[in-house]
Amino acid sequence: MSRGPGSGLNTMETSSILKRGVSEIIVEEEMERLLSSGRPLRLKQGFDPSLRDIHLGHVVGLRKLRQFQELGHQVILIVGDWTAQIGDPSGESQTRPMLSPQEVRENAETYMRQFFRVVDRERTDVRWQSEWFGKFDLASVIELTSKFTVAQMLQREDFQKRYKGGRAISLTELLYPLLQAYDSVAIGADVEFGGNDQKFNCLVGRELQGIMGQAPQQVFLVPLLVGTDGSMKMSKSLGNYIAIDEPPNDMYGKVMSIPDGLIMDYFELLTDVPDGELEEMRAELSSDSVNPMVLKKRLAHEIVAQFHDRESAVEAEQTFERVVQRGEVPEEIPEFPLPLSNLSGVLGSKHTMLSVGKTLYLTELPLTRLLVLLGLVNTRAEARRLLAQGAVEVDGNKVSKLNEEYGAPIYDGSIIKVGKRRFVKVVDADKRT
RNA sequence: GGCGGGGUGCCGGAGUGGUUAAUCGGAGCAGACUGUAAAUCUGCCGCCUUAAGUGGCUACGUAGGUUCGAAUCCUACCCCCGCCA
Repeated sequence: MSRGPGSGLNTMETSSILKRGVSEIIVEEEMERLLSSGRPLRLKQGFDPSLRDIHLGHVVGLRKLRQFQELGHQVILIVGDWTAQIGDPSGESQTRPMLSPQEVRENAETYMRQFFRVVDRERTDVRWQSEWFGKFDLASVIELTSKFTVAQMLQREDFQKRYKGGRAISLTELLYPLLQAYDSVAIGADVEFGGNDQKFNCLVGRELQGIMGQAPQQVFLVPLLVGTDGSMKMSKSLGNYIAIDEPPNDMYGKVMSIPDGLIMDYFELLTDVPDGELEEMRAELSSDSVNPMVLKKRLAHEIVAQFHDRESAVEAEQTFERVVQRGEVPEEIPEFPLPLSNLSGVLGSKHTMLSVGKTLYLTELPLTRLLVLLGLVNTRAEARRLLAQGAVEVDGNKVSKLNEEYGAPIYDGSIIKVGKRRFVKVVDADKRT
């Protein structure tokens, strides 16, 4: 099925790849010339094994790589085992802890496992920086650094900001762009891919290649995806990310939680829904002729299907409708075995427990303990708060006050719900054994 | 080497002797509302304990000290940052 470069290269297709979800191409004309040359291009993509999880923000670029692969081009994935020790200073800088070779290896493996869920392994070369930096000596470092000036490095926006703002820039951070640039030389990259924030580093690579007598690489930048909070770029440290490893239900739900204003961006950057349809959706949204929720559900569906499969997407959708929209209980609830006959032993015997018929009536004290025990809350203080807020239900009945205390009958098979999406089914451990 | 600034709860960031578990913003959680886990509104938001806003513990870089009482004053130490050399 795969086509070689040049063979039936569809210009429409190519132009769509070069347009949709692209932030900037440097230099565009050269890029087009390269593409039409028919030669398989060497596409560089690097990552630091200081991170493990790939989230949708990364996927934007990875999908591009995939598209190029389908045109017959080759991806060179660079494992930044040296740059990981420096830490990319993009954004706010943090000195990162040095990783042991063991950790680096583990992180890299985890990362690649996820990476190849999007990118075609067959058309990817994995190269480790240590292949070339392992041999670097001081003389090489000096030679490399001699090619650039501090003023050049300070052109980079975040360096400049920090410099002017009187905040620290470590020497090693200054080295980061140089190392990344050297990677391009080492592998003879034709094109480097990255998020918008990688522009500076990629350009340094372009420059260094020129200095070293190579053809300067093209730089292909994709937009930064805004995270679920709707304002900041998606990133792990901000906690506004959707990881591609997440279970279908979580993934679906997280997509549903993005602000409506992000729907079209996500469609454009993360799905294959054709441009024509996107236009229709935009029109519908702007004329208010569609409930954004409907489109968002489709988006969530598409995304779950992409990282799991259609079936999971359908299930996740049903779960969402059931649990969130209708406030019902999910089909599958984790069970927690409890010795009902000896509950007071488990929860602390000094507390009273009423017996109503054949069921046990738990009053507030043991109830908070129980919620902690079941892992539904972290502390009893939290449990107490949630009870007061009316967030706890047992078998569909809100736990309400009973004689100045919160209480609820609990028996084998009872379903305890906290908030909207925390559920546990209590089963009688005595019966099971 | 010299001078100066700073270390506060998940994050940002107030607070310079008591009414401060510690303003405020963000994040998070809950409730209401809603065609969405969007938006909006309200509330909660250290831990344990109690019938209870009851009692207690832990907390403002670390270790001591002054004081009836300290995140706030003193001493030493650790760490971070800038400027000048």
